[in-house]
Amino acid sequence: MDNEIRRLRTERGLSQAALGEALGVSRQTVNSLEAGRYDPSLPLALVLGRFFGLPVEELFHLPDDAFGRR
Amino acid sequence: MDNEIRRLRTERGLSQAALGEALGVSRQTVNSLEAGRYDPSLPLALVLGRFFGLPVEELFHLPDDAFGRR
DNA sequence: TTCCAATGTCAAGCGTGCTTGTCAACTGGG
DNA sequence: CCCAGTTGACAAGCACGCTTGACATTGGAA
Repeated sequence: MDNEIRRLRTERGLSQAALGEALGVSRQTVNSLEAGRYDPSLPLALVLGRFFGLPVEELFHLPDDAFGRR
Repeated sequence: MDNEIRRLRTERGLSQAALGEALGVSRQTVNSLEAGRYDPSLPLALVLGRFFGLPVEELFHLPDDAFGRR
């Protein structure tokens, strides 16, 4: 699942470490999310939405083949 | 983290099993989500939002003590 | 009363989300 | 040139999301 984290972070001039600190997660977690190595938990996705002032749906995009699935 | 799943499901007259099938997850998963035993994955949360026609933020509510944390 | 759908819950197992720690590579500033 | 900051990536370890399978309880229809 791709996401907009890197774009939004760099737009704000934040390092991965700074964003991690703001979110309450490690630098590696931010790096992994941006790299698409895994999806965040729901709570972390909500915190990200809150942080960037965007709905979760605009931050994370379900692949189209997720008809009713993951 | 509390959610609106049970309300929305029963409003639509669906069983837990029927909802699970529509979402592509097991009956026990729906039951556990409604019971608050754990939070769904982000992909499942997005599928739920799509299914009920609501943004994820209206289905799942971050506790207020989640300032920047989970 | 009998039966079945629906729900609640438990357990074992697997994959993944996130952690800390570590190492390598690149960059710009002194 | 040297360094510090930033990023990318890997590993081990723990907790959680979701699975299948199983069993108990409840409520309503026949």
